Formats: sequence, C-alpha cells, structure tokens
Amino acid sequence: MPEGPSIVILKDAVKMFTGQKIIAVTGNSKIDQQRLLNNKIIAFKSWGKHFLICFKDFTVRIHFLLFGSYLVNEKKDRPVRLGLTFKTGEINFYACAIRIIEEDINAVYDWSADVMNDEWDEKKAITKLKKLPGLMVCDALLTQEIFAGVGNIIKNEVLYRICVHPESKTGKLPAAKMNALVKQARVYSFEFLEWKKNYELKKHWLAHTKKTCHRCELPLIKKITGVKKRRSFYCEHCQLLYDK
DNA sequence: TATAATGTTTGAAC
DNA sequence: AGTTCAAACATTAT
Repeated sequence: MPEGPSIVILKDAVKMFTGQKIIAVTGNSKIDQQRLLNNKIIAFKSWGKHFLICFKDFTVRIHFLLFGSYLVNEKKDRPVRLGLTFKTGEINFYACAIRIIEEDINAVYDWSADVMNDEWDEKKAITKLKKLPGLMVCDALLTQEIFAGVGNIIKNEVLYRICVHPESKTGKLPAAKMNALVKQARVYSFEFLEWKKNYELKKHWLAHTKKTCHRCELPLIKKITGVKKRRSFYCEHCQLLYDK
C-alpha cells in the first residue's frame, strides 16, 4: 500500500467527503475517536507516506506501514482500525498506525521535502544530501526528511534508471548524478502514480524483483544494502559505484 | 504452507 | 547520552 503516489490516489478517492461531517466513528484505534464525531473535515492532505485528515483544531495522521489498507464504501473481513461514516458514504482503514497531531501541520511538515508536493524543492534536497556525504544513496532515498514518499520500489527503480549503484556515497556522486537522483525521485514517483492508477505498476518495473538487466542481459544482483537493510536490485555492470 | 515483503516506532543493549 | 539493533505490528501474494 505505501509509497507516496499511493497516498495521492487515496486523497483522490476520498475527496468527495471534504467538508462533510463525520456522523459515526468505529474501529480499534486507540486515538480519542469521540473527538472526530460530529466534526467536519476541512481537507485531506498528504506528506510523503502520511495521509492527513484535517479538522479545525487538529489533524489525524494515518500511516499504512507495510500492510495497511483502506476501502471506500466497502468493508473487508479484518478488524477495522478506524471507520468514518458520512451522510453519503464511509471510509474504512485497516492495519495502519494512527495518531492525532495537535500542532499546526504547517509547523510539523516540511512540504518541500515531499516528492509528490508542488512545493518539492530539488535544491533543498541537494543541500540536505551534501550535509550527509557518507550516506549511501540507497539509504538517502529512503530518508523521509529528504525524499518523503519514496519507498523501496521507487528507490530501486530510480537508481537503476540513473545507473548509480545503491552503495554509492552521496558525497562521491558526480554533480550530474546528484542532479539526476533528485530529479528522478520526483519524475519516477509521478510515473508510478499513473501506472498505479492504471493497475499496471509491476509491468513497468525494470529492476525491483527482476532477475536480468535489460540493458546488458547480465543477472541483476539482489542484496540487502545500507543501514536501513532493505533489499536492492541492481546491475553491477550498468550501475556505477561511486564511493571513492 | 511457509516465507517474504511497497515501513516505522519503540525500547533494550551497547 | 548518543547510537545501534532487534522486536513488534499486521496482511497477503507467491
């Protein structure tokens, strides 16, 4: 479920409830559910993988982690974590982490770090990366403070696309590769969004879970990389290692 | 059927 | 006190 583009799809799927009052709340979430009752939703927003339901005085933050899911006007045979009922329909959330944010979300979130946001700022991302020269690029792409919304699929596809080895150090990247990294983090995420909408995401994977490099026909390497210990799929021949 | 996987937080251990 | 690490959570396709 996760990765930023999927959250953008969710925002779109529930937009008809914007401005509506919640007339019933259900679920096993430990948040104070009563606070939502009879309260009007001001807006649905997102920051990276965070889905935000905004009310006048607080915000509900939903994170889907690895297995979270949601259904609009449907239920599934699983415990509902949070269910919101409106006059015209309902949203049900499953297996997700939910919190209430009391502070002004504009003070909490740096919108320019979200690759899906109009305020996404390449230059700021590069500045952040330059402060972490020893960080492997596989870890850098998964760092939400820099690339909010990027997950393991996008990581692998971006690095394959720009021909950079996942264990390269950000401080050793040539300027052109640094620029490509930051550029493609957003570009690929929007392609992901379109493919996902059309239920054809996997069809477009070139590296993630793949066995062979389509450029040189050599086998792709599958390896747990970086301090984040996530699996990387890469071509040792086509993706250059910049670490010295 | 067992396993692995689009992820993050927490608290113990160093 | 700061960093590292495993555990916990929860679902589903292969």
